[in-house]
Amino acid sequence: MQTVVLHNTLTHREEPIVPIDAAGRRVLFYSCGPTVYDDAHVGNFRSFLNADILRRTLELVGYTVRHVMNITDVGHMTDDANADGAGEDKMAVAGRRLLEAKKAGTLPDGVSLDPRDPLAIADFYAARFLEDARTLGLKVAIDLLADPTCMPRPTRCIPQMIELAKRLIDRGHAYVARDGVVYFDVGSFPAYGRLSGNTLAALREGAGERIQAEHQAFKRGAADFMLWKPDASHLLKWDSPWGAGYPGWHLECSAMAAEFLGQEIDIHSGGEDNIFPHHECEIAQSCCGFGQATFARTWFHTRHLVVEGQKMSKSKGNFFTVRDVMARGVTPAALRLELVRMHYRTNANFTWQGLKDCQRQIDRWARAHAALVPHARTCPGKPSAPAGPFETALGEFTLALCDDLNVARAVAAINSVVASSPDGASATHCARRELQAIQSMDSVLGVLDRNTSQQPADDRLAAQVAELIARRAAARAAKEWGESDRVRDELSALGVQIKDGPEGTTWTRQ
RNA sequence: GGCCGAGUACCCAAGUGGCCUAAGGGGACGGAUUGCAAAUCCGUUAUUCGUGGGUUCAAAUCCCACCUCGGCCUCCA
Repeated sequence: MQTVVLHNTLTHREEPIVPIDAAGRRVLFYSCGPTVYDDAHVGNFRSFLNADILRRTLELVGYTVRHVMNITDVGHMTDDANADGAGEDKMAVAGRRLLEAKKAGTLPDGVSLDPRDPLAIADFYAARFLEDARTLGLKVAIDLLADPTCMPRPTRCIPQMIELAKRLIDRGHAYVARDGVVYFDVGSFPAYGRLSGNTLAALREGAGERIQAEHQAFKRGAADFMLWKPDASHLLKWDSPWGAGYPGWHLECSAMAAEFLGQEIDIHSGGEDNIFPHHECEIAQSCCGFGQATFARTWFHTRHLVVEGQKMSKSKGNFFTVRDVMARGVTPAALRLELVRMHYRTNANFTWQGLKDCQRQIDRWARAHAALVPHARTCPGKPSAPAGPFETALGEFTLALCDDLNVARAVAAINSVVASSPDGASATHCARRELQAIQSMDSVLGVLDRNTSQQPADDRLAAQVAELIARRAAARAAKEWGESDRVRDELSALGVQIKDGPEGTTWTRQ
């Protein structure tokens, strides 16, 4: 099996993936997924899709990947930055937003939900997330249809979280403070800070930022973080040995990774903002709770996306959801490629021009693929034929991905042969193997099957365009070029672009 | 203040000591095609890799200094 080399945030080095699995075939992979209090935006999806590319690359070289991605439906406060659970539950905020939308009549048709029910809100956005995820080819979301365990939700794993918190108390790594809150005792875990570089000393020196005096009163250490907060007034609450309340926001991933993958896993992914504090705290919880030196062997982090050169964030409001982009007629394939084509450890720039670039490349691959299909059917096989251009490209493609997911190089490998073998009809190689090769490459990129715009059909526009095209065809037949061009301008004014092909005129929305 | 990246043509971007007078894509330009376009196809488009030093027979690639930009450390992937 080809070795996949990946940059490990924990060691700051590129390292080969060596599975825990004794047979070396199965890879355990946990990804931090979305928090479903709103629609996911393109930046969220860059992180999820990079995890997907990694998973598909592992599968390309022959691994079986058990991939789990959580859908967080509880436990995040608007102000839980301070690690003490202050602020307001995001689900409550989402509920207010939905309530306003309901009053204003801007909720999508057919949606009926109680905006005061946090679980209903979470379900609402989770369903929309899964729709987007499947549109973009996130394999774990497709797996979910057959395997209900691969995208767990914290609200369904509260007992496991309580269990882990108990273990941490029993083992002397957590304590119940005078305010009744269960805290993790960071001082009890010397390796804290190894992932992020935020050692306890560094955190203390960083005075003023996240460590604020008013939150420190009951904690042993400044960096101690919450595991369970008793709060009977909270919107979502569960019984626990420490009173009715809710879990700390790091606890879910430790508990669910252990539940669905194991106490030690091969790869753990997330966006770079997860490195600290979230993943640092996960390591502390899992290692201390289960008594082992390692939680995830490899940490895989995707850097943030910027939009047209500007940092995007929810608070700034300059972000696009997947649905926003789709509404502009962009194909899922183009969006998928645009989000993964730049190396995951650089700050990628999302642009409309970039989407166009991607679309042209994908269209060319699709034409090459389509040209190969009939040949592969009729071709007798030629098993002894030398490797054709796509087979050769597949080698370079795989090599590039195995080298720390070098998607740009992998894409170049395809491009460099697409031009040189336009019809795939060469007599010297086997069209069937060529087809398999291009499909193998697409098994990672995942674009050929989703190269169709999701834009809702507009029947009125379609009828209008059909009529104009017919008028133009008549004018052209009569060689009335002035009239023909006028009609084309009219179509253009409608935002419609036409293409004259051998089978007649086709059109697309601009 | 701590941590981490990046600066390669008009734009995106690969390349980490010789195969580099620098891959691939987009754009632009020229050609084919077209009634003219669009789409498609073919061709052209960096002797040069942020700046200044150094190491070496040999550097975009290694070392030093400097400049610039970005990200994380708070919500957020």
